[in-house]
Amino acid sequence: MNKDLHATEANPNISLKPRVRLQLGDEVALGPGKAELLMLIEETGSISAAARRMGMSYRRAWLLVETMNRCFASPLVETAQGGKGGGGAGVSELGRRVLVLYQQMEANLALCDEMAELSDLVVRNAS
Amino acid sequence: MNKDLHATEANPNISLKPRVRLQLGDEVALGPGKAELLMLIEETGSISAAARRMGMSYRRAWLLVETMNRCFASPLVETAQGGKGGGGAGVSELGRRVLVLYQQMEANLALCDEMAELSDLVVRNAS
DNA sequence: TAGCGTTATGTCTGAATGGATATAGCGAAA
DNA sequence: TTTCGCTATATCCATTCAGACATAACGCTA
Repeated sequence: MNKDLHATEANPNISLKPRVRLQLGDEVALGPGKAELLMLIEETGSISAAARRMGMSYRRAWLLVETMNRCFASPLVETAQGGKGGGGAGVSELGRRVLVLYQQMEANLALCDEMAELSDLVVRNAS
Repeated sequence: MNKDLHATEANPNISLKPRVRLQLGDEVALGPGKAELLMLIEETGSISAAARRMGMSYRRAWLLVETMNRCFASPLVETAQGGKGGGGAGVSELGRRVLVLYQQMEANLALCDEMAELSDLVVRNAS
């Protein structure tokens, strides 16, 4: 029924992946989902289009944006309502910088020595 | 009522902290909670004692252990039921190694250049 | 053999979460 | 001035998740 297999079935096609979340107090300032949303907002110029791409409700996307904006010194996403196309959204200078830093952290983590060793210690996989 | 303040209140005492989760397929093989539990199991020699220390139900702790064990090549936690003190649990050689690797990743991440810059970009804090 | 504390596991229920839906407000462009 | 699509936000509901509770099994010890 569900074609996504998981670790319990000893699927040889899955590998160990590190995920980073930036925690600020009791909320997540940035994580994998918010980062992807940020990328798609930059790409599409709209929160709702980005949400559609991710198969996510507009409400949820908007809440994620709201959290991100609240956590940083100034908004990562700038929005406009009304006007051409009904309005839209874009990623601020700060937003682009934050996204780059996050992606660098993710990339570095994925390539670090510890991950290499951990990948060998995990349930048998093909790699 | 709740003495834990959060980011929305611009509390100057909170700082940005990176959290790492190791994702294997659709489950989390290891994260901050499981790592702490692992430490406490090693320290106390029992799942239930570790759970009590973390203010967590035994059931939940046991489920976390079960997931960890299932994700790795061999169990990180070895258990015995019955016997002196009713039984107990300990961390395997593999478990100790995995824990060390995880803690190194966490430490490296917390000290990396990107985190330093991101901490400056976050909502105004005292540090 | 009875007792003890732990592991192991199922069931139930309240809370948190996310989705669906509805609606208001906005401002450029036609 | 009407239209359009998007932002902004509230309400309701289904699903998921975690905690509470219950209970069985186990094997050393007294």
